[in-house]
Amino acid sequence: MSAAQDEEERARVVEILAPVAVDSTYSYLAPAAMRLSPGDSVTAPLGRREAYGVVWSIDGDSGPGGNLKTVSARLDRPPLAQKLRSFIDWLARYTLTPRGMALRLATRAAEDAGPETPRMLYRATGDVPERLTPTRARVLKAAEGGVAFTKKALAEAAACSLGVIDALVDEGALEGIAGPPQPIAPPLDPLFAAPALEPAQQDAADALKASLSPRAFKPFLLEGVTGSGKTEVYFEAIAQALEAGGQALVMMPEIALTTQFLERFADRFGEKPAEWHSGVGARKRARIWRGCATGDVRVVVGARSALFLPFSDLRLIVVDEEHEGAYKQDDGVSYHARDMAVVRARMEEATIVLASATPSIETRVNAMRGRYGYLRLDSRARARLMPTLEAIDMRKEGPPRGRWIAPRLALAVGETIARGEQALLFLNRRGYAPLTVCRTCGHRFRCENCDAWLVEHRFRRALMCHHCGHIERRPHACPECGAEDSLAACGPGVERLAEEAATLFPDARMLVLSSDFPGGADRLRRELDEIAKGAFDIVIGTQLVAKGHNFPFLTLVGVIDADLGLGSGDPRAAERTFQLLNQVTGRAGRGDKPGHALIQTFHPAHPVIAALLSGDAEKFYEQEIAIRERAGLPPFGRLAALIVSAKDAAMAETHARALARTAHELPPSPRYRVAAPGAWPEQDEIALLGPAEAPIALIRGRYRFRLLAKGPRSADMQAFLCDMLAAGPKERGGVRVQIDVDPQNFS
DNA sequence: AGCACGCCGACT
DNA sequence: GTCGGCGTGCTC
Repeated sequence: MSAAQDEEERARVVEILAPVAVDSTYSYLAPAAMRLSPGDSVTAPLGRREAYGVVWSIDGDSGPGGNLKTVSARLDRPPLAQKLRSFIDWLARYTLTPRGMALRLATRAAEDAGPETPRMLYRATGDVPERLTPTRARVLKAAEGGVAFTKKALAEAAACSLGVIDALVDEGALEGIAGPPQPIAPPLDPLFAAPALEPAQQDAADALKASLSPRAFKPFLLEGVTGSGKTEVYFEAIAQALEAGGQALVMMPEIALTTQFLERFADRFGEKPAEWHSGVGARKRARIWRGCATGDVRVVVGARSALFLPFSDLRLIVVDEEHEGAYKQDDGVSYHARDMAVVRARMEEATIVLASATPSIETRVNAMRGRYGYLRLDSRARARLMPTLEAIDMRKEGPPRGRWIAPRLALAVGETIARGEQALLFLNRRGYAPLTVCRTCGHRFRCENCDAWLVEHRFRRALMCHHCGHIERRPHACPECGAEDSLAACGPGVERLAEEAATLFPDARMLVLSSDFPGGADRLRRELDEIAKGAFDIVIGTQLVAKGHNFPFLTLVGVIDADLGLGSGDPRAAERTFQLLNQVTGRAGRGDKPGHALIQTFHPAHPVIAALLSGDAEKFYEQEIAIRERAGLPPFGRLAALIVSAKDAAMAETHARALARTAHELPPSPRYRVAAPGAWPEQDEIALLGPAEAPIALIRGRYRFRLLAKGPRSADMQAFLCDMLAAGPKERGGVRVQIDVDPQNFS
């Protein structure tokens, strides 16, 4: 046997990472002839099955030594680039996730992405089936002329189901032929319709374009009020990335909002970008995945998971609405997609743009401190006016008892609809009333699972828990004292508000929008279109109405309870309220019609409300940053978070309860105190937040750590916590701990 | 994540 | 007597 043959036949040891919940790679033998390189996809025996895996390195030295299994096959997939593999390793370390699970985020679409199967086209053979029904005749008529159609096109042309086509194929009247490969993504033209920008937009666009030419990691905050034209600005950056031959990724917090965006994109670049979210089918995802790796797909618009696509030359990432909480993933691998996008941009040496009208505090601090480039669009584009904001002091001019719309707001609504314009009444509370009490004995209806108040939904005649989804029937008599007709609804929800508005404006066309809107997403979309056409005079809604949609007839926004949410004990309460109210009031006024917002509040002097009213975001951020600085909250101090991962809500609840016991059973120590349940902790206190933050309990102190436990092992956890608080972070069987790592500090 | 093993409750 | 629930543990 020659040396060359020997070399060919010798097996090499390769380290393979499988997309399963394992942190380490496994060693396998691979024939040298297989010529595996890092990044290649393979199948290999794992346990009792054949598993997908990715070659992580060659000639590794870990593993049990000897007795290695052999790689079964090398798969026809573009290799995972080193940059993506490093990102996966980094993310796994940062999120304390097994690397296999992090890999899975990137390869789920690829696992079932076999070689491209050509799209089948069908044409008539000339044979006539034995039973020629009218439907069949229509199909054959549509298919005549020898041209081949897709199954779907034929079915549409003949107005029949796909089954009819199948039957005709079976009987030989139609034949299937392999069609030409479909282009994965139509080419985009960076010069298709370059718009004329306002000077401020042009400056921002120029800054982004300049950052894209020498390839380097550059983060930006693009801050601009609603309507200031942020999208047009980053479109120019995308155009630049395209011209440079690279790729761009645009991340969106919610897929529901992308329809309008895709159209705007097509208006600018001639074609739509590739779309990536859970609603896209497996086949299409597989093609986009491959297209990203080959470079055929140039721009992807997607949800969180798009961050893990195997781009071959990623030059630009845009995170739109960067402050949105939807970027946080809490089940499975938990990560903040905005932060991870910054890390990926760093690894890809790409430009990243975080865009928002109301940036998160941490992003704004990063921009103010010069870590991020800071691009601001201070006014609305094309002379659209900012809405005027006014407070209605509910202590002085509130409505009578049992009513929620103040006289001045009612007057304004009346005038608005009389002019043929739209009014929006905003109340961030679903249902009819947030609390039901018995007037006889004072009994309050609480959820049996989570102790929260049950919200009355009069439309459904039910009491619902908004935390866990528990539903019960609304009884006639008090379950405590048995009194009949003694139950009273306390406080307003959107349903109750609608009832009041209907008595005030009996002739107005009215629509109530909340996330439990009956009829599903399709009906919701249709109703939103109707609103945009002016089919309603008054819209009553929860935060659903705050986002994304254009309401051209809307000129008045009434905020029913601006204080709602400010007293929740959530450390982000002020920030979230400011962002939400800013967005909602920003809906008012389109084109030449000025907008007005009336804000009902009991605390017009509250810093958040005052900053909102003055339109001075600067002031708000200064205040909030100062508060955080004093309290040592992020991004200045460190937040220690104890996070229990759980399969479902019930398990999370069990864990949270075990944690609550544990925290309250901790021995007294000068190092810490236990905070009141549900309250935000003082320095060195341990806190367990309520179900709103479940399954997360928070511990504040010197360390940020996450506890990943498999079951509610209270004793273990207690021992662990004691150790932790006494001695600092460490590893302990099944439970891993890590000192805080700031993703921006990554090195 | 899969997939098996293993130990307790209600059925053919 | 088995079927089957999901808790626990392992995968080169």
